[in-house]
Amino acid sequence: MSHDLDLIFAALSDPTRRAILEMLLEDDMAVTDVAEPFEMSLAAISKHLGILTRAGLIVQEKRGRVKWCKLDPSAIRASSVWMQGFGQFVELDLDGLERFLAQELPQD
Amino acid sequence: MSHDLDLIFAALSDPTRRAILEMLLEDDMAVTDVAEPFEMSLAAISKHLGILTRAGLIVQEKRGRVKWCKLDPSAIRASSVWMQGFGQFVELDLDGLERFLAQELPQD
DNA sequence: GCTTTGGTCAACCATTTGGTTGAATAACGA
DNA sequence: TCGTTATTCAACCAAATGGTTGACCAAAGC
Repeated sequence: MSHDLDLIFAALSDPTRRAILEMLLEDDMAVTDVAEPFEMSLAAISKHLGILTRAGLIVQEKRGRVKWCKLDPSAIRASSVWMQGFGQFVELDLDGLERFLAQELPQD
Repeated sequence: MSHDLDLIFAALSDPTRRAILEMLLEDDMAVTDVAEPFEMSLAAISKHLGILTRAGLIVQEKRGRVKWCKLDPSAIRASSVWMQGFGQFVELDLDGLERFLAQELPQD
């Protein structure tokens, strides 16, 4: 129970940070590359990444002078689990979830 | 796509508001009753309920002088759908979800 | 009618948030 | 070694957040 829902949901409440997470869904990225599409300073993006890291949504690993960012499943899962507490609501979307998975994930 | 993830996740990031949602999971409640377990003014709770309402997480309906609060599934579902975009992570919990549903929901 | 009950509104306050800039640090490439 | 690239740090700022109090309004109850 080490995941702090306060931090996780607060991190997810910012559109820039959600966009970053979606970018990282495609591939791990360096901080500079994460910042590129945004019209905002590198320092601001660095702060956002710090918030995502503290929330446990991503991990950052420094190799050389480049700091790589990648998604960390566990926090997303923690918040997902909390939402499942609202089973009577989430269950209604199980079919949609299955459809989504079947459609989006290559069946390798 | 009328649901604003900014508002939803910001609303969920506060522990008082999450606690309120969990209370409402059991039953619809009047504002005063929602406030009762918290050590905080009624006005503060009223604000929290306003935030939850604006986020679409609850609906409030006034009957007489009593304002009833109840969960609104749609916003929870909207955020849940966003999380499903992280399918490669959420899928890992499908088994857990099924277990949860099987265990928590009476099979009527 | 009054008084109580249920709830919001307005003004205020301290803290946090999301951004800026400029300087600092660290590692590469020539 | 020197300049460049990658990233953070520190100080600052405006705006938003989460709480308070006291006044206010509307619906019951006596």
